[in-house]
Amino acid sequence: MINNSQYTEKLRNSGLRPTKQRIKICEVLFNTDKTFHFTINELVEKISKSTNHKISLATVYNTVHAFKKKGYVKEIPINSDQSYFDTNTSHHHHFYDESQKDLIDLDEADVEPVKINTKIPGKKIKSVEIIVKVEDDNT
Amino acid sequence: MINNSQYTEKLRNSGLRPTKQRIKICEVLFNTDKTFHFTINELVEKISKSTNHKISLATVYNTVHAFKKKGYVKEIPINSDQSYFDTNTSHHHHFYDESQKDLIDLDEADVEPVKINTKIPGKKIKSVEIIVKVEDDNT
DNA sequence: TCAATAGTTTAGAATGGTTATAATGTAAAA
DNA sequence: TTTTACATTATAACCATTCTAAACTATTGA
Ligand SMILES: [Mn+2]
Ligand SMILES: [Mn+2]
Ligand SMILES: [Zn+2]
Ligand SMILES: [Zn+2]
Repeated sequence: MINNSQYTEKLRNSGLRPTKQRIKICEVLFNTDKTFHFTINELVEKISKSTNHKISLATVYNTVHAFKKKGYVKEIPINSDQSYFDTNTSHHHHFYDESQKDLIDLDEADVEPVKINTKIPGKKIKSVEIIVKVEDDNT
Repeated sequence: MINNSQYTEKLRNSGLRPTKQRIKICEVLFNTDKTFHFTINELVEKISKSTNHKISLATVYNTVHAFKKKGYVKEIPINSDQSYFDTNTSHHHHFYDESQKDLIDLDEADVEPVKINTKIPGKKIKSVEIIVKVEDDNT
């Protein structure tokens, strides 16, 4: 829970101009206690519910990608028909329920750390992501 | 290395009609010693190089998805602009080089087994996939 | 044999998630 | 101010993927 002037500051500090559109998107993404997962379409839906001033779809894409680059949101690597993002930027992994198309955080304590015992010459590791796909248990 | 009549049999045994298109796709995917990773577009490219009879893009999609369902290919969960598939269907994880857009198999021996110490009520685990993103090491 | 029928497969056309780019806005320089 | 360079927005286009109608194939039974 934060007020608009703090988003203005946050944006300016990251080298992003604090435009009306970006502040609104900040509000929808960050003005909440809980973090959450979202698709671009779900975000557009949330925005249009909370304001009358329309923000174009492309601007939402631009902004989310800018925020991703700054580390304010993360993209979750599942192959769905659309991309999933996460306002929880701490290091954590995910369950993905393909029938519900639902992402669920996996507590860091509930996954043993992954150990990679090899490397590729000239490359360094940027991230390690685990996706645990689940399905209905009909036993 | 296998001949066409064996693909015919393989297809029939899986309940898929051994059409011209599917046999050709089998040849391109499986008539090789090494397994490999591919996108649909790369597969279409390979097909058109090895035959004059054109197979429509939609048919390639249909066939790859049918083969995926039968377990003859796997889909790799990276978020790229297009889906990646793998003719190596054994359990293994991947490096992904985002700059080269290149997938590299991670030997099973080089990753400690992942242990998930929690579960979702009514759901069972279908798969566990690790993607290790790498970038150029400029040190 | 060979229609008639039902189910399967193909592929052209449409969809829709995403991005390229032209128009617009903003701020620093002159 | 005016000029200039750069940043941002949002329309229009792209293209990966899927829908669906047409073509094909196997089965049935006369
Ligand atoms: Mn898919
Ligand atoms: Mn993306
Ligand atoms: Zn999460
Ligand atoms: Zn592989």
